[in-house]
Amino acid sequence: MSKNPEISKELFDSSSKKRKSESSNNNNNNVALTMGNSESSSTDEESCKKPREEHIKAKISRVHYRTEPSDTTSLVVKDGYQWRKYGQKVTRDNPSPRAYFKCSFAPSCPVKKKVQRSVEDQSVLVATYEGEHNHPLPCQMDAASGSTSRCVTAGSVPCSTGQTITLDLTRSNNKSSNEDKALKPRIDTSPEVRNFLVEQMASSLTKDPNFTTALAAAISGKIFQHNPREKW
DNA sequence: CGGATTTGACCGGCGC
DNA sequence: GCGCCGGTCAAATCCG
Repeated sequence: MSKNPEISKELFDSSSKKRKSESSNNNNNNVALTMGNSESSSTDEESCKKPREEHIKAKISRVHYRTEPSDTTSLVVKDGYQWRKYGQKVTRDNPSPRAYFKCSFAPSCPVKKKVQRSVEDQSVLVATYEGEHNHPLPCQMDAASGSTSRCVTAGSVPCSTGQTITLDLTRSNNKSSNEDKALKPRIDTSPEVRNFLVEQMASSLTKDPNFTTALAAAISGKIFQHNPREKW
């Protein structure tokens, strides 16, 4: 722990770090870079393949998701994007396994996500996003293409650098005082996050329409008025 | 049957 | 130089 140099390594899934015998001859690095995102300004590592130093190249954001206490097995965080799990590992600093996800919606999307339960509170999932999505939210695209459904999971969590967002998925939110160490109770008020929160509520509402309807109304009202600024 | 998940092995950086 | 540890790969397995 405490070493975090890998972020800038290879944001373009696969093939950067081949296994053992896979070596063959395929174009080395830097060639593969071209296929990656052409935007995402900050994620160009072609010239900087340095071992470390530039820790923060890809945008990193941390999001705390509060989940059902009983739900202690799933490390899946529905944030609206399509993730594919590619690994799980138990680290020393936390007995809970850490799950590694890549964005599977767009092959060229460099975003990675790490999800691990909080040591303090097992009901809190800490998701660390590395990089930025270079594609729109699947839900939004879906809606744009004409079918306004299917977006049952959630909205989006913009990757803001070094920000920490706490989202309570069990009820609404605003229940703080439980995990107050580094979890800032701030809510991003950008449209995307608002959407996210609304979606989250909506999804939980499906289980308990009566209770949650009122709850959602109250919360959304709170969220929307909570917003002094729209971006950080 | 195809895609997603699981899981053990491997790789590479870092600290001692 | 060696060992530890986090991160990733890829074959096997599961599920829809």
